[in-house]
Amino acid sequence: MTPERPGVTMSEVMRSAADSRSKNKRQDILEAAARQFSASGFHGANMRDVAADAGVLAGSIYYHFESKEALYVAVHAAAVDMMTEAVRAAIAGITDPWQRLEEAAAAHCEALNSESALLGVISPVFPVSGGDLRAQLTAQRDVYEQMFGELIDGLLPDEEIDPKVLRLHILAALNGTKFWYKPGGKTPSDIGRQLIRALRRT
Amino acid sequence: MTPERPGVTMSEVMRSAADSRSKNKRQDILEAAARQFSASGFHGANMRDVAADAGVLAGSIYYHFESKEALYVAVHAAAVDMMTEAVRAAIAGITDPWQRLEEAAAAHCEALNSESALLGVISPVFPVSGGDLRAQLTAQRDVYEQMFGELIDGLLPDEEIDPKVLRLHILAALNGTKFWYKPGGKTPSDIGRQLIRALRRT
Amino acid sequence: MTPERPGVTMSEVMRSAADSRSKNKRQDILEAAARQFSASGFHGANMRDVAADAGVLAGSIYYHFESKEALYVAVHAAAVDMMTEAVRAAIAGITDPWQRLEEAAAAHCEALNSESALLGVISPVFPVSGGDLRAQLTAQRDVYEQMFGELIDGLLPDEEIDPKVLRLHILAALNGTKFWYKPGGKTPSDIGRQLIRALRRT
Amino acid sequence: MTPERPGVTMSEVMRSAADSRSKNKRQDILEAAARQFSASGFHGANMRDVAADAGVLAGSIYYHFESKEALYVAVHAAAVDMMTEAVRAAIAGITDPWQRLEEAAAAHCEALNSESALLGVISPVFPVSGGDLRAQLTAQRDVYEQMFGELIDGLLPDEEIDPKVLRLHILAALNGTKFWYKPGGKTPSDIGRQLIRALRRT
DNA sequence: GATGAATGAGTTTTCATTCAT
DNA sequence: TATGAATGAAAACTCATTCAT
Repeated sequence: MTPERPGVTMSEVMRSAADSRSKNKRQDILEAAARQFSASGFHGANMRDVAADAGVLAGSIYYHFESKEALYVAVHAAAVDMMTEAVRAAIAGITDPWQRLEEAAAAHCEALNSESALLGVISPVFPVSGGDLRAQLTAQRDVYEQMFGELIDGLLPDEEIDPKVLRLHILAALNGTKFWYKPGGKTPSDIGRQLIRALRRT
Repeated sequence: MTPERPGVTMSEVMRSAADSRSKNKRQDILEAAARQFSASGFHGANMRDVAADAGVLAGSIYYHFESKEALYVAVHAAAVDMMTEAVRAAIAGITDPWQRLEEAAAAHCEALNSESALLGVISPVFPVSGGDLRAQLTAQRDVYEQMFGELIDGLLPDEEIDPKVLRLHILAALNGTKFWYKPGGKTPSDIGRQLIRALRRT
Repeated sequence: MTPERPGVTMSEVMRSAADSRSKNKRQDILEAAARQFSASGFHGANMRDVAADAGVLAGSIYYHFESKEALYVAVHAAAVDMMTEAVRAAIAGITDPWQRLEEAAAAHCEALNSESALLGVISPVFPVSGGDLRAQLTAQRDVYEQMFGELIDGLLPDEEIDPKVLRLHILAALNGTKFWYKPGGKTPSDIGRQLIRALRRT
Repeated sequence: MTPERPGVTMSEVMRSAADSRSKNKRQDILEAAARQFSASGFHGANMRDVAADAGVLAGSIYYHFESKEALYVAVHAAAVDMMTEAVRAAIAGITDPWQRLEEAAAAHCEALNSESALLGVISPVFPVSGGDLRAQLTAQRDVYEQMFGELIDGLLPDEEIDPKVLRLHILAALNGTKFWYKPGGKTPSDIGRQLIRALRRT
């Protein structure tokens, strides 16, 4: 898009970082962790597999991240940041409220099921029941969920439906796609849009 | 046995004992496992905690269940059975299609967030990424999800929305309540109903 | 001494527990740990060596003791108890204050350098600088050091010497034998007695 | 340079700078190592903490010292040298044998518990059970302990007490102060003197 | 001289599982 | 049926050390 770097899409930048043994091992570890956590959850993933996936030894991870929990938090933070950016970009310039929500849902689903494992980590709903970790993750998500809240709040003014409940339903539904979406049929975007269209009133 | 309370058998008395530690250890283990799996997921839960929760020693579980996976499958099966029964009962006698769906959603949410830990296990969508376990659980759920599918299929005949996608969205949203519902505000039933009402066309 | 168990000395009982693969693995672990901690200190010892020494696998230790620290505390507690008993027995029936102190010192040195590794653990002065562990060990020793204090308090009534300081000096000197005593020359008893005789006034 | 403080070189000014981070990194590392070893023992201390304490990175230590053991030996050697010098200075010019011993004990205690962490390392009697390290440390101490031996040898000519045993008792007692001395009460000097006065015959 | 990153062997600890009693 | 002890593989994490820059 920018004339300085013609022809280089976002996804290409990501892929080249994941595939090649990049110079930046921290990033490699972050992405490998995203893949593992996303596939197996916090408890199911293990540091050796993350290390192998990142092309380092298990011990090396601890130079960059204090602990498994800290690694998860870092991955999650990066994912939330990227998601926030993706949704923000998707709704920029659109004014119709329902259309904005639909674009946001499409972007969310697209990002969640994209090749970048980083983003997928948002979905496996929550790794632990109590404790520090959960609190940290919740805090990270708050900004993102807030943004979705604003998209929804004005949509159903005079109805009996609580916008907060609806927001949580929508996000849960969109996150659920991570567990059943398979490439080949509808695109993630379409799937996300369908939910909003099913809800759309006007 | 005692003439004072005819018709009450010894074992019934024992089962309802104050300490609630029933004679049926298998059931105790099943419920304890449901609590632990539901709270921490398959990998996060461990057999010692399940055992402690059930009031037995870890080794004793293996008399009743072959393995941790088998225990999970058993819990899951019991939960799906109870859910199926709950939903079936909730929609019995109701004819209006949207009303049937609303009652089903209410029943699902109610059961999912009820005190009976057994049911909560349905939600953490899938404990492991691949392997036998996943296949078994999927099979168990199929009947249940089929039932939901039938409730939805006829609702949106002439629209651009794929009923299968909608079904998955609805179930994901309802299951998501497990992660955010807190007693005190709206009831689980209400929360479930809100989703359907937001979707309702007629 | 007791007619019920003629000819069985304390040390024989101890040795037979250490040598043979006794039924009581907990005791085996305790004694193996004492040997390792006593030889290498808390940080220098490792659980695998303790396990090997005890004839179990490393993981098995954790059935009996919660952690390395807990194991150390247990060893230390047992050692303090035995020391207390040994000194108490040594001074029983003796009335001359200096003689009581001399017997106590002899018993302390003897126990410290005896074959029972359990006792030797008392000496390596303190394994960690701060934290819980140190506090627990200090508490365990207090009773024992109190007993020594009582033996010393009345000895130097009208002099410029602080009995508390003297007690700490004496215990440090006696504990120091663990680092230089070698079998073959003077007995541990003798070495302990020499310190008290050098101090003795009357 | 500045006319106000003639004779003060630039490097001296820098060494005494407020942040006390001297130009001489080797010395910084030595002192940091003394602090860590003294507080946690050889095994309990780790190179990263030493490095952090010295204001360098862990890898940098290895420019100055070959290994952790070499670092310990260097610290120990420096400490023994300073101790030897301190005691030698304390007894210079004094002729009464008991007084000489008392001054030596006072100097030893004072140095051991002084702010200069370097000296404290002498006390934790021996960091490892066997091996090269122990032999090197023993050799370093020999000179120092010899000096103490000479102070004691002539004191108790006609008694039943072995001067060598007494020397070891005295040194152990004095070293023990490292573990219980707390600023605020008696000075280290006083504490050291009390031991000798308790032993003094004439 | 010094550093930042990485290593790899080693540490403590966990945990599903087994099995004699 | 149930237990208590033990197992052994694997987990998370540590740490002295190396080395290109």
